[in-house]
Amino acid sequence: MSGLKLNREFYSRQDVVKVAKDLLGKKLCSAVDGKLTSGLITEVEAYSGRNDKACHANNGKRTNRTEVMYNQGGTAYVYLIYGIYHLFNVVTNRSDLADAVLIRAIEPINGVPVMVARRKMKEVDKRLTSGPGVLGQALGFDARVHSGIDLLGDLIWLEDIGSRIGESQIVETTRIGVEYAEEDALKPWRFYLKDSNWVSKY
DNA sequence: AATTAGATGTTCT
DNA sequence: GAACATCTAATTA
Repeated sequence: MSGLKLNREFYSRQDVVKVAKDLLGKKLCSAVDGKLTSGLITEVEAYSGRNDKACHANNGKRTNRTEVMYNQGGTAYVYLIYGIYHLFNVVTNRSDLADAVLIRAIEPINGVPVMVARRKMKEVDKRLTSGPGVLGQALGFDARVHSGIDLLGDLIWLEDIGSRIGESQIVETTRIGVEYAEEDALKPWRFYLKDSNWVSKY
């Protein structure tokens, strides 16, 4: 059950919310350290570079960290949060429009023993990959190494494995941890699969 | 069961 | 210094 790698056109579309919803049910793959690990995307959040105070690159803000968000769609944006966790995002839209989708949770597919070892867990339970911080740990992501790499390459990529997600399976709600964003914190830009056991707890 | 403290790089005040 | 797109272990009740 090998999938088709998502192409530039998929990532380059202008509506980041639409891309975020389309990413549900796709397969996220990592070959970091020569070990294949992957999972089905079950939870995402959209961030827009314009008129969204929750976005690191809102209204053209540029720092060393956010620079890669201005790349073309299909680039990885990985950053360190709380000095500990590496969060993985997919950059969307065309160059200079800094939109991105945060991948918050996956359902494990390949390389489960590797992920368990990276997470320093003894056995599998939903804490393996349910949550943006633990997901980055399970797949071996590192902000200094992986931020800015091309998702059409062979280190980190996404595939369509043919699963079709209907609107009725998607729950739409507010994003987590963005209270500081005032009115933009109310945007219903978090999406997850209603029937999945692998979404972040809240 | 619910709340809190602690881990700590980057960015902003 | 403080806050931050978080998570875990310890503490409280």
